[in-house]
Amino acid sequence: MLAAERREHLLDLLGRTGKIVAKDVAAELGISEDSVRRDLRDLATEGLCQRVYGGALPVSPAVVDYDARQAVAPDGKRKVAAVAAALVRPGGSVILDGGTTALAVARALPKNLACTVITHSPTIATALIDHPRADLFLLGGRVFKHSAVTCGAAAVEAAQNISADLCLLGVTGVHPEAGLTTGDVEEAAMKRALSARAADTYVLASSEKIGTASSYHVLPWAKITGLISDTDPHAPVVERLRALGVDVLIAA
Amino acid sequence: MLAAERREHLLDLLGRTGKIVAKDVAAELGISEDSVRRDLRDLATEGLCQRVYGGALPVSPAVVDYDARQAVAPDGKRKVAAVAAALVRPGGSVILDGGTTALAVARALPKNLACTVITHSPTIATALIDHPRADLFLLGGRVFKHSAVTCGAAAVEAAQNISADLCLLGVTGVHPEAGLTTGDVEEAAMKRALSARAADTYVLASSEKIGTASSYHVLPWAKITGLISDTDPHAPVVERLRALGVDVLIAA
DNA sequence: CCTGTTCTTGCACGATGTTGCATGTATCTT
DNA sequence: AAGATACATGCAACATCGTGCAAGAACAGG
Repeated sequence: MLAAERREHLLDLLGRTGKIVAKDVAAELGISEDSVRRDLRDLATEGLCQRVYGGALPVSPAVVDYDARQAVAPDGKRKVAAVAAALVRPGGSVILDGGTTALAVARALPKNLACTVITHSPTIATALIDHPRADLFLLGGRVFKHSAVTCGAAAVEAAQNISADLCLLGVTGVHPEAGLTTGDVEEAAMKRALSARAADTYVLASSEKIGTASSYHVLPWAKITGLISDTDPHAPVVERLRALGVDVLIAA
Repeated sequence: MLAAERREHLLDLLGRTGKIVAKDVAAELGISEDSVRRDLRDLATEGLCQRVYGGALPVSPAVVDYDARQAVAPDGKRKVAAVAAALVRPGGSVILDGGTTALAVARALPKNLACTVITHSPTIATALIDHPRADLFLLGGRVFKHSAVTCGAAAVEAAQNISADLCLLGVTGVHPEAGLTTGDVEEAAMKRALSARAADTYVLASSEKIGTASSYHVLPWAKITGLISDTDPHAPVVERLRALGVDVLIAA
């Protein structure tokens, strides 16, 4: 049995049964426990499993939970969020994407602002419950766990029935050639659907997103009204976007 | 069973049932009470539980900064929720209403249960994000602030496209003559729409709801499969409901 | 084809972690 | 106050871990 094959098997087993007992796997595959232990150690180093006495467990969901609940947004995100929140006019309507930056925007909205917020993120909806004058509309659909938003056919369909002045979109990558990108194909489609329902679309991109690209393309620059970021106002990427006619707002 | 796995189990149990009895867990898992005690001592040292004579309790809500766990449900609601959660079969589908009791049900669902949960409550959706095997479907619509659920025409329409084995409905009043009642007319309509999409409908009613009535009628007894409550099993109201053919489950 | 190098694997062994039991003590119940 | 229950501690038996080491496989270069 190939070493890579063995690791594959371990990850598969971990995914299916939720745990690995070194002794059992060694017996099952007819190899020494030492090899299994070595594999598990490597896997753990790569963050693919959590090593425990006697075997291994899946990466602790608590780690995932942690960033989702990270109460305080990093400084960059907060600055970006403040600028974005200021774009929401009293009486206006805004489509809010999911993600931590968008959540920061929701938190940055003045508590007594009378506006309409449309979102596909239950997290953001929950965060806005205590904004008494905000009209909240939630787009339903299948909930995608890893980003905590609704996606898929039902959600896209629901989006067809609404429209708004402004759409605030989070992405994971902003790259002059690759454009706006995100890590999931369904999410990318959902973002397109949201953006299409708003008069203006602004992209939220804290500095660490600038110049990077993920797997799935979201929108061409032509469909974007502006970009909000806390990156250097004279960065080459920024100048490039300005040349393309994108309204770049720098959060200081 | 791995030691780390055991600790996971303890934390899960603590989250779902609100308490741990060392003796019971030891018997259940087939290990010595000493091991359970040692685990609890360690968890307590890490601030993950509060050690008490005979077992452990969740850390006081003030210490926990996770917003989701902030409100520990009162005992009655938790008992009702535990019985309700047990009605959800692996592989089955359930429509979960909004409200604090339904939220308690969501928390009482075993973390690794593979099932489909349909809800119109963003709060409940958020609470179930970290149940890796639960398929989550969120019904969209206008969000009603005071109960934090989606209601109205769009939500009712969305409900028409789904169906499930079971519907767990929260109400604010259970009265032998007035029937099931709630405090908002839109919510009442939404509850009817939800109930109509499930094969069986059970009503969640912790004891303080029994015998009371609110302004808006939800459903006649005939449409209800059963009632789950922690009230006295021989209370006149209960006997009356049984006579009407309602399956009354008493949570002890 | 041969040789030296590198990598992998299984084994040995001392170190460390875990478990259940026994014992004496603390705490609860009646 | 007395009996019952739960607790912490020490201990012995056992399991698991990490490391060093040697044998063998894979491979590159001559």
